[in-house]
Amino acid sequence: MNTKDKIIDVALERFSTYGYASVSVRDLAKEVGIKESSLYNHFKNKQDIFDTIIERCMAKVMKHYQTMHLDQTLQGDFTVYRGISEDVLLNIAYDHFRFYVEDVDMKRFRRILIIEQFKNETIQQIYHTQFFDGAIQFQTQLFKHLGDTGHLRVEDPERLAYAFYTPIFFLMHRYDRYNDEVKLQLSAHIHHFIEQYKP
Amino acid sequence: MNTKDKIIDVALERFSTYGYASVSVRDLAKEVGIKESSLYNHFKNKQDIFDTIIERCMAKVMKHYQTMHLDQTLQGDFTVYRGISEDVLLNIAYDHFRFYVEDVDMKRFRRILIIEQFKNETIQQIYHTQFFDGAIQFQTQLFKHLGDTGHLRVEDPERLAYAFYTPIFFLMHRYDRYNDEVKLQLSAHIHHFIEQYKP
DNA sequence: CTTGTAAACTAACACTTGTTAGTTTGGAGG
DNA sequence: CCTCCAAACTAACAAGTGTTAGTTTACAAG
Repeated sequence: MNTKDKIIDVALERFSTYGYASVSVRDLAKEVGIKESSLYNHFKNKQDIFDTIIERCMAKVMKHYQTMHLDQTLQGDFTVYRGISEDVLLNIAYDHFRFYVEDVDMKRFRRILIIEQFKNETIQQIYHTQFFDGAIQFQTQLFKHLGDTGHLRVEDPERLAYAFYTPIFFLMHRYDRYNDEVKLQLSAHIHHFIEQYKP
Repeated sequence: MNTKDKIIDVALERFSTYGYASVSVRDLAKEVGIKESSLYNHFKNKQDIFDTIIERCMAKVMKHYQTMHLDQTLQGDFTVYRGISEDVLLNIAYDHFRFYVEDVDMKRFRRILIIEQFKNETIQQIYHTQFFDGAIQFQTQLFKHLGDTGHLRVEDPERLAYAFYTPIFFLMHRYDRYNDEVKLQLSAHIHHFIEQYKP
């Protein structure tokens, strides 16, 4: 790992616990093992470090959605979910969880969004698009599709989006690590969900 | 409002946007209209201001729960909810919402918990007790009771707690203000919930 | 071997931070 | 009117902040 990447790594870790403003460039430099002035060979200023973190993390998020066969606008290609079953929904939830909770960079990125959302309008917008409006919009489309194809009993797709997604959102905030307790709760949630809404 | 209360008020507002560390005692003093050294006539140090905020807000929370006929340990006296109906559940949700989202102090208190949770173990515990473990525990008890009395079809009370509470939790984070959109979403959620679980 | 350059370094700057010591003020109670 | 005292003030401190200028180092390309 080169110095620039190391700086990003250390900054991501620090910012995600103490917040951008509370971490000094000297803290970062010390942790990396260089003098603070050397940081400025790699970044224009402190803000540039932060911006680069956000940029890289967003790129990682987009890549993840592509891997899950969803394009950036969260408009899904739902043919992937043909033959939906409890296992398939469970895997969707597991994937989401592992990515945002288990992956150490994404966990830290999420924390930064949470900490900085109130003082930084750009961050607030990213956070809301990722975990509120965008997520619900996507899930609504998904359940509309699953209703049309007869896989689930769907009267109001947005209500199903809430019923399916909000417990996952809750668990994501409740648990820091993807452990057995989470697995159990996720499984229980999805089993219950399927029981409620199967045709 | 005396000077001490004014300091608390200003600090609550600032801390809830920028975080404890990013707000200087000079900022606070300037906003109150005194010199920074005068703050130390009212508080031992900066940390003392923060601690007093937490203490007062927690007192307000406890008082609220008492008003809602729930004691501090979140063990409910559920006889209040005799004759449960959609309106009653809706009112529970409205009350919760109005208190934590509409009340300006509580909204700010919540934000402080969110911002400071990762660097402050005490805050983390308060946050989790208030909005995760404690809340689910309480709701589970509630639905167990509503199942026993035949008001709802309850197989697994904890699942109902999740189904009822997590959308409320989600909406609380999604919306800053208690507006018509929230009212609509809350009503829709609870109507759907009742339809799903009525006997 | 020489040269060029990226990336480390030292040193310093102007400014902000939390906090303390000592002083002045203004109003209440005797 | 005098005394007392809470609560304001001025002034200063030591430490920490982001950033810049100028210098040295190490190594690859010619």
